[in-house]
Amino acid sequence: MAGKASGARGKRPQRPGAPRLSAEAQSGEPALSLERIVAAAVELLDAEGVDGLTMRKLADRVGAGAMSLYWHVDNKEAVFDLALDSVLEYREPPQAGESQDWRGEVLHMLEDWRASMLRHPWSAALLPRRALGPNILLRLELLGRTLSRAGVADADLNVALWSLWNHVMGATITRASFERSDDDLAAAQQRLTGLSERYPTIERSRLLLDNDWDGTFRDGLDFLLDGLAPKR
Amino acid sequence: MAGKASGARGKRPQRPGAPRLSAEAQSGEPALSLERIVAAAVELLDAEGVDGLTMRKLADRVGAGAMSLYWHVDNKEAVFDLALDSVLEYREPPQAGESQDWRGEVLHMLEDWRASMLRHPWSAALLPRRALGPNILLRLELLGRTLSRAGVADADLNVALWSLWNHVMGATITRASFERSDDDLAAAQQRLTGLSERYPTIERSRLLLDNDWDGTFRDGLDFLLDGLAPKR
DNA sequence: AAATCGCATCGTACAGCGTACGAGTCAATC
DNA sequence: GATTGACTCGTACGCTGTACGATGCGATTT
Repeated sequence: MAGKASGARGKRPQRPGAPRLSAEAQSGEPALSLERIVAAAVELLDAEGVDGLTMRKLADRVGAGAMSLYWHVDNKEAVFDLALDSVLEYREPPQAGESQDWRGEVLHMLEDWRASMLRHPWSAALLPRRALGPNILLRLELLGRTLSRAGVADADLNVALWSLWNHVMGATITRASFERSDDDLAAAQQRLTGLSERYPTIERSRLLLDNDWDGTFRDGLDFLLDGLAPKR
Repeated sequence: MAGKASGARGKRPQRPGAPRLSAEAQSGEPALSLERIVAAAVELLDAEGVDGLTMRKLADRVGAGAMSLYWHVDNKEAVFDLALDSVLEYREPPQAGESQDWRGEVLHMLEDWRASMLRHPWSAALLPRRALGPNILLRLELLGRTLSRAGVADADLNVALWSLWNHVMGATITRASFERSDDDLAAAQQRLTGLSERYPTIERSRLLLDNDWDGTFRDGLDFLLDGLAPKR
């Protein structure tokens, strides 16, 4: 039990007074911190994907030794948790909670949610294996409040929340899995057209090829809200 | 270019005539084969999860050396692909395609889909990162045919297919992410109740605690189909 | 009978991984 | 001046995926 607590770590304390400049670059980098680690992790994930994130590369990116990360972070899993949640930060628009247009509000929230995840495609792949961080919970909370104001009641609220969440998750994952490299995409298309006689309906609908993902998402959301609306 | 093709591998040929018994256990194991490898991979994933699958452990389980697997399989990623698709095999019920009850058919298909994935929780975590295998495509195809017979037209068919798919994927992933070990679950609950004043709506709805997942899935599906029905 | 060939198996080796451990530096405190 | 606690990091260990080449074996050809 030398220098670390159980759940969180050393967690650099608020600066006692001096800005803490060590022997290293005293004008460049603002010293190692949890925030910088998480930001670098997001960059690295954006650049190289889930498998591209290693503790050594992450340390390089913040100009530190690999083991220095472990003062600020429990382990690699925690890095994933933090990066994922940081990408899902949500800024509630100022007029929220007053408008009568609950449907418009829900739409905006979910579009923003989806856009945030598509901006970082690895987030879709990561989410199924991670716990729900505070930013995800906040988004669910605000969505729940809006639906509640719209008159959706107890059991229906539960179903509505999960259904909308499912729509966003499913759509994001689907979309992200189609954003592979061009090589993979070309190979996949060739593989599909080869089997087109076995899957004629899929072929005819061009479901997998030149899909309008944004439109499909919005239209599906409309159907869902249409089904939800009578219940309120 | 010694002994392997590019896409698929050596792929043991159809037995020339003799049952191929080598020096090893001549009565026990039916010799190494792609089928046995995939079956063992599913077992291992069921038992130890995604991170628990290593090529050495997999080889142990089929009683072979680690490198022997690579004759039958390109690499570890291919093992994941094969295991995932094998778990999603679908047996079409015999009377399919004749009933008038398209809604019942859709419900049955999607319940089965979800059940198959929940039986192997790792499949939900794996799916976002893997390509769509033939069994997934078959399920989509059959779903598309049913909707088509129900009168869902071009653009609507596309939206309907993806929306239903999204519902299954989202619900499965959500559900699977709540099936952690009891330790994790207890910790999560404590963490949540601690923050309950920040997320009152979520708290009140008991969204995350004792949810009736099966019911929520079915009810959400009903809402979705309610929204879809007028369009046919 | 002998040589050849293709399929299939596996031992060894290597680079890279997450991270345990303990030594080191430096500012603040006593 | 001595001590403490926050923080950094070099080294090392066990484990990973898999490249490479050696080996064995049944069938085919000579």
